[in-house]
Amino acid sequence: MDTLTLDKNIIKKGAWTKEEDEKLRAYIQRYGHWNWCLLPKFAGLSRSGKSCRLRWMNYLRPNIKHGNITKEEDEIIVRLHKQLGNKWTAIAAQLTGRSDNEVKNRWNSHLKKRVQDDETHVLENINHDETIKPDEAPSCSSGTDNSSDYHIPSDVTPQTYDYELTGDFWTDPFLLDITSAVENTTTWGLEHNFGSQSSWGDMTMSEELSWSALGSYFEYNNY
DNA sequence: AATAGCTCCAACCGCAGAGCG
DNA sequence: ACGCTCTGCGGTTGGAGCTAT
Repeated sequence: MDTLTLDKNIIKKGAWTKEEDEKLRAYIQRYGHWNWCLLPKFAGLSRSGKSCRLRWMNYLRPNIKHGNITKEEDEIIVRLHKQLGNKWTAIAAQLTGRSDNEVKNRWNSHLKKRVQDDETHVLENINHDETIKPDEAPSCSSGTDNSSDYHIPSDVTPQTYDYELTGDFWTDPFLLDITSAVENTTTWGLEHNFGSQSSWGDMTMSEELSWSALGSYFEYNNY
């Protein structure tokens, strides 16, 4: 017996199961993430909204990549970290399909030590070579902001986590699906005494979903 | 083969900011 | 102006898997 059947109010923690992933993916692809706090309830998940959001952003999001971080990506992370500091979201936005969490983990587990070693190495070289000239010094040895030297490779396309309207099904799930949700809701409303609050207590999950989607639709279109 | 130590990553936690009534 | 809710961000942690002894 799982925690869900024991107590629907228990917030489950720890690793996500395949079933949970499928529920979350299916729900968001159909209705979008209109409210992370309420989403787990409607999606049938015993998770916090925060946990759902994190799982979606870091793992289930369309086009998200896992592992196999390339040298080029490492270089971008190192350069941007030098410029921006621990702004993982901003750094991740420059890496197609990488989450801020993955970038952060990459830095903490690989790049941080590498950069520290490199800088130590450079400082040692400087100390051991008194004849070095300023214009020959490696640029990475400087502790100053080298933002003017910073270049993002031309083949790296900037992106954000916001679901701007691109016309693409995977990035615009909510608005594309909302039309059918509204149609369903309208039909359902006519059949169920539209506007009667007293009938809401008997709402089924799909009915609740339709109303939630409808509310988001109206809000989005400034009704 | 056993196990201690280490690495890496998924997930959690706390906080800050935005938005709203 | 204030308090509340929700979202997003960055720091931290737990544990699975790997490596060395």
